[in-house]
Amino acid sequence: MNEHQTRLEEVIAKLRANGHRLTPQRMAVLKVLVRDREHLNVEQIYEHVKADFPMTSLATIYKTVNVLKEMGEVMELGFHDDCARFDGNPCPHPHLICINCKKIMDIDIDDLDELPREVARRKGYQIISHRFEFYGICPRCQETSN
Amino acid sequence: MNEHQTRLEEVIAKLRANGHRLTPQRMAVLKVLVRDREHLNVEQIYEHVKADFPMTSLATIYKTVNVLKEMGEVMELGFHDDCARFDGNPCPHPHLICINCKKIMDIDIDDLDELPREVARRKGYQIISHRFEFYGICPRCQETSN
DNA sequence: TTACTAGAGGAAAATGATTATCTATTAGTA
DNA sequence: TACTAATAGATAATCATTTTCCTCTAGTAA
Repeated sequence: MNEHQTRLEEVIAKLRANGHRLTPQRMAVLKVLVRDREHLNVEQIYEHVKADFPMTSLATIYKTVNVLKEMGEVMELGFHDDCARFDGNPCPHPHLICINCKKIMDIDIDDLDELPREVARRKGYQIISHRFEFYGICPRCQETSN
Repeated sequence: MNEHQTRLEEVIAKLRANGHRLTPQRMAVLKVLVRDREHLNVEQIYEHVKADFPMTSLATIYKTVNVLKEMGEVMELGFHDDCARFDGNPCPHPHLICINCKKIMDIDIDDLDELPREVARRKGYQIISHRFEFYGICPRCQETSN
């Protein structure tokens, strides 16, 4: 799971450059979000961090995640029926979400990149970001419900 | 602003068919959401309803909106940095959102309807719904910031 | 290595949106 | 016109998230 080791180091460097510190708790958050690229909520990140640092407070996770968000190194995905999930890849990209087990995965769809530009042109908006999500039932959950 | 008068009447009929009642407060909520198709949050709906019925409680708006949501006649759009907005058109459709003035408008994009089916085929998911949103700055807000 | 200091952590209180509760009221029906 | 279950209104409760306040420590410089 060392896929995004390089970006992990970049984020750490940027953290320091912005006058922030690299604490063990922060390192643990970065590992699970930026390096392992899991799409977790704060409670789930908290569980991961507590495995290594049992004294950790939930507030610390919230603070860390907000620092990363403000630096633009992490993206927040808010939902109506659930708490927010965080993505270590801050560039907008489509997601596929199982409404049963709540798993979130990235998907590649080629034609989509052109869309924001077209909307900007047609509507006169200055497009900053976008959000493409598909909600459904993943293969595993389809099986277990039968 | 009588664009969606027919659907307003359909929703009222369905409300009654489901054993619900049509109260003046509910009628006011339906008018602003289903007939006028504004994309409002609960507080904004509350203000509209209070104009006609000053005694209305915020809790009533929440309850009404939840009844409509459970009946599938209204769609909820949750955001990370703001409270939920409601859309009187429950069929998934793309939105264009100004991050400055928070205005939400519907947009037409032809090619998008095929996408959920393609994702379903490629990933083995049973796609139930989707969400396409573009975030940017509307022409009016671009002017005022200069 | 040590000392310094601003940033960070921990615990708990505060906040704010949303939901639940509990009567009094009323829409729809007989 | 009366009946009754659904609804309104007021308020308390809930839950995710933020803030506060004080102690601790990462990073730096002597």
